[in-house]
Amino acid sequence: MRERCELMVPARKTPTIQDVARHASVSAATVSRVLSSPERVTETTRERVYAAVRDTGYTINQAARSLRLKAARTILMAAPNIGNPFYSTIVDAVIREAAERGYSVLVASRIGDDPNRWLSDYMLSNRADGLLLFDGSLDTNRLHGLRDDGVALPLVAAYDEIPDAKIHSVITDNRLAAKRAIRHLVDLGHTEIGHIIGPSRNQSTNERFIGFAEAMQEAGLVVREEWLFPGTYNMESGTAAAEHLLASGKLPTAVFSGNDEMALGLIHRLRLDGIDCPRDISVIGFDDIAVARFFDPPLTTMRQPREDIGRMATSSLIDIIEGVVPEDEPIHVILTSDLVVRESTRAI
Amino acid sequence: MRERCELMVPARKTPTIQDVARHASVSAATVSRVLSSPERVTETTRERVYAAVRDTGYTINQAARSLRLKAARTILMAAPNIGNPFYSTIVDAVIREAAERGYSVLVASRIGDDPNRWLSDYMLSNRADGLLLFDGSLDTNRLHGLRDDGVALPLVAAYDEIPDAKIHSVITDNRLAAKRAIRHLVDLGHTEIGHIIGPSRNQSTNERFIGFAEAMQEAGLVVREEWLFPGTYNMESGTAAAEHLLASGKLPTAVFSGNDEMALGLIHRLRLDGIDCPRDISVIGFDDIAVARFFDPPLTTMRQPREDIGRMATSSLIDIIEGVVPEDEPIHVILTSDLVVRESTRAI
DNA sequence: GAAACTCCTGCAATCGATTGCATTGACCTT
DNA sequence: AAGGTCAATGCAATCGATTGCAGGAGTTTC
Repeated sequence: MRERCELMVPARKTPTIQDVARHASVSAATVSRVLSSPERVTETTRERVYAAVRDTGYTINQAARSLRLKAARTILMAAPNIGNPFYSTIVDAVIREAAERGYSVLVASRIGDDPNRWLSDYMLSNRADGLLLFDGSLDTNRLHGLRDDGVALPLVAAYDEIPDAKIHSVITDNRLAAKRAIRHLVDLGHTEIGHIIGPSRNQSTNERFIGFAEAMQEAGLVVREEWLFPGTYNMESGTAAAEHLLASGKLPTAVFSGNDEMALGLIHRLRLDGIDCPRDISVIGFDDIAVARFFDPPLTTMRQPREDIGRMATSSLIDIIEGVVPEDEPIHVILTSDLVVRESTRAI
Repeated sequence: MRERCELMVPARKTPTIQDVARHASVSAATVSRVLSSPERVTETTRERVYAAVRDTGYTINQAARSLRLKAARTILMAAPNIGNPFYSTIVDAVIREAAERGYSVLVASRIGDDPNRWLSDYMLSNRADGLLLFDGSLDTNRLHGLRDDGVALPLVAAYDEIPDAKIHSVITDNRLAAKRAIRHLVDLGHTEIGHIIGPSRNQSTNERFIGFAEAMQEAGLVVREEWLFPGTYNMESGTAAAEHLLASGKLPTAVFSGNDEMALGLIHRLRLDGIDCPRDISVIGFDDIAVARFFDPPLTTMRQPREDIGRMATSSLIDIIEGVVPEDEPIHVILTSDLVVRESTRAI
């Protein structure tokens, strides 16, 4: 069987639907029908075609299929920095959910670097049927540009909000979660609270900051300028904040960090100077990354349902692509974060 | 300008090369030439075409292009579990390198679950021009199947070796690195050394184990069965190993962990029972993940050049795809790991 | 026994970009 | 001025899969 096949196709090239048709002595149309709606074809023909597919080792040519159907069955996931481990779980969830619905996933990173060309020119050339955007820093105008120039490209903003009610979004309750975090500290008796702020172009960062400020006000506490530190969501930002704190002399009794990485960096650096968490200072993080519960001390944090974000954003996007959901009635999912109390926070 | 355009194309659909041609009063062939080799076209025509492209908002249809050129300018990155943060840096490097050379990146995960269909049927249907495989657990036969059935698909095995000299690979010196790690412990005076082993289907795991065993023998030390623990490269495996150790009563003075995550889990769990690292036990990891140097204690580990792996594997794959490198002369890159001494290991 | 019906299959057009070959016309040479 | 050269452009086929339409075989109905 194998040998015969090889003799008949001496010049090796990937077999096409025509080759299968010839093999099974039917037309290409019939092969196509067997593959997409088997019930429309007689059983005997069907079996013959299946056998021919096996013999030739046929696999469909997606380019041709996409061209004909005007659909690539592919989504594009775009994030500012895929290198951040925070996205690991999300990427995994997105891929799994997409695969379940028959979609492939293209991944793009660092949109920010060259914001002019990235998305519109290179990526959106019928390679992807929809866009999953984890970057709130893109301005609304550009996105509207995307939607107006050609056909509107299905778009879901995930994790990081885009301040435009017309864009579908799947996010978490950043502001509320931040308030919850501060209230936890206040409940423990803390009154002197600092905050490490994430990159300011992210909407989520700003929401967390607003939540922090609101909760402080509600508790009748003052936000002290010298206890606010800018960061970029990595551990080095945490150590930098620690060094500023140490240099300034006067320490707060608690710090709310915009994410877990910065919290870990902070705790680590302070300990080098003998400031122990939680003995001398309480620290609460945000996200609940995998290592948080294994750290010393195990980190108190606001858990983000990352897997749910990835899964829901993907399924929403595919719903929109497939027209299950009306494009003009924006989906707005807001997932809740949970307070996970561990040992990095303690009553004063 | 904009208005005229809208009036002329009332039924909004993505413009094709034909539309651009009509706009510029040239043929589609000329537009194509302007876009791919501008120097072959008169300046005046060229400008007219560029203007038409701008006016219509034309973007190339990649499906049509792929079909015609039999090249998707896309590579597929496949890993057993993209969810592992270990891949973050790698994914980032792969995407960046690919983008630099004009390629997009499709990402697939969990090949292991359904090893029969995943790769060959769904993915390799002319969607990707090459495969970047981070999974040594696939059996050689299947991969050869991929190469024999149709046209050989360019393939590079990365990080995790595939035991087949004919397959291109970009890996690290796992065995040597493991020996280096053990020698570090031996140099510190340790003689009672345990090992947490990664998932056994990974070739890298086995190499590390062999390195461990060889180094032990060379140092005249015995490998004790009860100090070998199976793991799956996550922190829970580390805590499980710790619990086994605690239950057994007799502790080794040092442990070599197959990766950093398991090392962190081990250290964390042992400390709960009052066994302190490095006071009571030394632990060395493998990889040097981002959190390693911020942990308490900062983790001694064998640093893997993850970014280099991603970058080199990608550039090699694209070289092969583009025929820069002969397919039949396998590339075998072996990158070296470095010992990073921190504080989790100490002289006995 | 013929009309009406169903079911299966093939024909051929179509999706949009690329490229070998043919054509045009400008310019140069003698 | 006629013939030759060469660069610029257009024509039309091509890549492979899908699908509306139509034809043909077989079945039902009156």
